[in-house]
Amino acid sequence: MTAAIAIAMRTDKQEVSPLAIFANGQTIYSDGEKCDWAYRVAFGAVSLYRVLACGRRQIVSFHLAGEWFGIEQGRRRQFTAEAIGPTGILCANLAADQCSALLPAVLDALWSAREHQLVISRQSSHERVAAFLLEISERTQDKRRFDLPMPRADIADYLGLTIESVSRAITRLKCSNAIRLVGPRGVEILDRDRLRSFCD
Amino acid sequence: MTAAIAIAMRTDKQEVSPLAIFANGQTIYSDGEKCDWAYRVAFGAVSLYRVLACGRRQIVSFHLAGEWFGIEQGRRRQFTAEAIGPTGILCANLAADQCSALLPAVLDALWSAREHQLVISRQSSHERVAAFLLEISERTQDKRRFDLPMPRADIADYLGLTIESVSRAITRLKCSNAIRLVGPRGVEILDRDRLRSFCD
DNA sequence: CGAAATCTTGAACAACCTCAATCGGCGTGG
DNA sequence: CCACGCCGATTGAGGTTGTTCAAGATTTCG
Repeated sequence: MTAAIAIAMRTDKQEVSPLAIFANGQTIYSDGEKCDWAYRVAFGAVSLYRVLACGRRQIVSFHLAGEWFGIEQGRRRQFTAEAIGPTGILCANLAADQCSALLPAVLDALWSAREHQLVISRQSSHERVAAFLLEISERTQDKRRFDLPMPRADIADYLGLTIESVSRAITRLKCSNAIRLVGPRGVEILDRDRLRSFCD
Repeated sequence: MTAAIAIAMRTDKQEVSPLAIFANGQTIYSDGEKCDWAYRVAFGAVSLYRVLACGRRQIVSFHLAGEWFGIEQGRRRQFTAEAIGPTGILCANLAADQCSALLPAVLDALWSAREHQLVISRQSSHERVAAFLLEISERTQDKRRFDLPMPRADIADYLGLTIESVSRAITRLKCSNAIRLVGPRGVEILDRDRLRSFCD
């Protein structure tokens, strides 16, 4: 957490502090820090990741507008949280008595984590990318036409692939007319069923 | 859930019912069922899995003695839970007011799920198997010498590998003198540091 | 407009999977 | 008691998929 933001948050003792704004690539919290706060994305996106001993980075989850992250009561941070593009974050104090509000968010996170396990352990590169596009689609406003908040490198580190494999898979989905690209970030789903059929 | 067990559980309206015993391979609950209960392993082991459209089975977690599973309040079961070997299960009613007790268990599950994500997305077969042995070791009584409750097929479906790859990795760990096998199920960790060094 | 970053594409290689045979323990029955 | 069959685990050979390394294309931004 950068100093400026930490001060901004500490000035507000309410349950939910005002918006804290992070620039692209800025760290919200780091692996190993104490867990004092839970967070919610107001706008933009956040990635949770760890850099492994071998130097590779694994992103375990993305969090889009409206979604909670960083609920890890009574522990040290398991991962680093980083803003993807300009991102607004709402902060909530991690008091024990709020568990009734936090439990659903944690159950959601567990649900997502396990669905993601299915994707990254057994699926081919095309299946992973197709599943990823559908996943993002379901979590954004316009489910047909949306912009990926993150670069290919982040998608690759999330899906356990290389940038090249992600690119090739996207190209193939494009050539099959399941999707259309609007620049590198814009995605339009032309045939959701066909896209789904790529998910095995 | 088999009829016999369901009756045994329904007769007890307490928070924790007496032990229900399951045979090897018996289903505790199935994908899609209502979530009325949370469970705790008394003895034996449990796997949570789903069979994908392509016919492959993915195990998302193992649960050993003392561990909670099946906390999925207000949803349908995301996975099927199955006993590995003779297994005793304690059942708890999933009342909303117990969230203070359940939250830590869910946070644990989320923690484990994400650590597992790191293993299955980026690691080689040897790294996965080494990490798996260390993980099981940390969760059993005798951390140096223990028996794997599950067959190779389950390990493979958990690590996103084939039986053959698991077998080859184990053979390699054995030949490097990091571990010793006592029959196919028994494992003795001879050199924990070396085993850890395989985890990259 | 130009430079840097991001994305795409290509070719050779390595890792894992598939298919297949073999080994080993264990229970049954001759 | 031993032979047989079964099931799980191991080992081997060849094919597929994704990675690596490298070059080129596109986008972004000062």
